[in-house]
Amino acid sequence: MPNTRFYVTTPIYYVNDRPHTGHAYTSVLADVMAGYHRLLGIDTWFLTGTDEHGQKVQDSAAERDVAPQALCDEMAAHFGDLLERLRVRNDDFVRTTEPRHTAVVTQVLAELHARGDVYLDHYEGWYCARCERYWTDRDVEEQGGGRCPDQPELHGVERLAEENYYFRMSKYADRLREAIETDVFRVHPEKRKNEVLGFLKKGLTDLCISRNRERLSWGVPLPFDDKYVCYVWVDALFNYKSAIGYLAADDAEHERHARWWPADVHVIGKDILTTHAVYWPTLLMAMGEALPRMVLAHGWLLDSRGGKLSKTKREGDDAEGVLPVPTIDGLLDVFGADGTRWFLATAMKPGDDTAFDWTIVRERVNTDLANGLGNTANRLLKMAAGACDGVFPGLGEDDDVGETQERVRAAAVAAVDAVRAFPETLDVTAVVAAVRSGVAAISLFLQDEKPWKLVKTDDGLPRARIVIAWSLESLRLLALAVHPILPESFATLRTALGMTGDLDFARESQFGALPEGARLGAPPNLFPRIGADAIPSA
RNA sequence: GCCGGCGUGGCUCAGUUGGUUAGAGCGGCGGAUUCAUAACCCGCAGGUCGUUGGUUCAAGUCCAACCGCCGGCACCA
Repeated sequence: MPNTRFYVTTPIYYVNDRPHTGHAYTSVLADVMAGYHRLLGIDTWFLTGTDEHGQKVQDSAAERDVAPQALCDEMAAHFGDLLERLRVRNDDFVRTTEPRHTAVVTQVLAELHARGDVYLDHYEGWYCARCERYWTDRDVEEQGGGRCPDQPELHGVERLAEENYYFRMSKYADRLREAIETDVFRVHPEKRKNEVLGFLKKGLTDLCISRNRERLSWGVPLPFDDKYVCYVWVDALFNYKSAIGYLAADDAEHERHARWWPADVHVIGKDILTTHAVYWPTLLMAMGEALPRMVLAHGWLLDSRGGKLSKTKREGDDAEGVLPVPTIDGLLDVFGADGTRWFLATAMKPGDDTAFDWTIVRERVNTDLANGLGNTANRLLKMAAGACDGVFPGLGEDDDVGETQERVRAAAVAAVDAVRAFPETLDVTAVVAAVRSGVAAISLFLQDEKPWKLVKTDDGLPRARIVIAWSLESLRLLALAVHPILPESFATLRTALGMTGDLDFARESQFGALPEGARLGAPPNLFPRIGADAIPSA
């Protein structure tokens, strides 16, 4: 079934923390997915935003003696800035403190309550206010008592006995298991799917969805009991629907929701798998809503020693002999938006963790972009300027097509074919691999034909022009294939390669689409080589 | 403890349903070349494919056990 539209989301980022490379990774991954769909002419909606309620936000605001909303405004702006600097093209940016969102959460809660899927129950146990959750007696005892099992050094727990509202999540366990097993609701990669199924096999409990307002006021009040606010995750998850007009009274909004829901892909980090693969779908079932088609749980970027980039450790920390971890600001400063995006987009196959440091990023950017794409563009356009007066000479007669020449064409076609397959595969790696082979094919072709020598004789000149033309055409398709990853460089390169007017993939992806006589641009230096001295520290 | 995954040349990894001399990229070394961003091109790395046993005419490629690492879950303290 061909996709007629594509709705992709990132998690909404929690404003308690400043944006770091992990956020950038998720955002770029989703952006690249959105970009490939747009390139193919598929209507695309890409949503991201910020998660602004909850205990940590309330506490941080209190510590800094500012209003929670002020803190949210400040932090949301940081995330917005990051997206801009990364050239991420999200279609919307939702904030959970916006009325359009809180109104939806309120309605959802009322509806769940009215349907009998929310009930009041008594609970007594150890509560960690910072983590906003209860722990079992055993968990707490394991820590020696009194401390939070998750962050014993930082958080204390308190004994609480209170009434709370619960969502009848257990009721939907069987349906959820079936949806996952049959891939009606895909959990990707397979490893994560198995984890969720294993989790479900042990039986689901109900989910506590209320927090006592005396402790936590920064949240959406329960419409049926204002002594409580909504558990932050239940609040947060509904952003995926509130932002596209869910439950809106307005007709146009209503239609917008019908158009985009269900989401095609929720891109998430593996740390929030349970919320997205269990809480979210069961909540949707309770509301009688369709499930998203896929949750894609990616891995983490790790520091050079294999440690996780954590919020408490702060990236960039070079203590204890760990190589400095590049900060997102640092990456952008040194490699620019495109270089940073290239690294992030090719850093790992979604699913696995990947260690990285400055050297790894530098090598990848230099090899693929400076030595590869950039150098090829530069040398070809320089040749074209000399041998063809800066005008595309046309592909010439087809009767003299040698092996390397045909390979150049085939490699470029393979790259745009990988792009066409993207909606099915969602495989950025495959596109990148095809582009790398394409660049290599051009290099071999040039080496084989040596147009710089042919050009020196009148007899050789026509052949040189054909070699240059085929290479340029190939490069043009390769550029098209990486457009969603390298938006800035693509624009420059496309113009330099002679294409004008609005981008039209169907036309431009044809080998030979560039008309003879098209005006070529000056040789660009798209990706300057990054020297070792350009990276911070030693 | 249970479930799942992984362990291939310095690094990162490919290796179809088991079958000729186990591959690629990066780094390193040597060569060629100069159209290009010290780039590109060519050649080199002799790795017992974690260990030990099996199945088979034939096993990184299947089975078992073990070792190590990683996820998830559980339990004890």
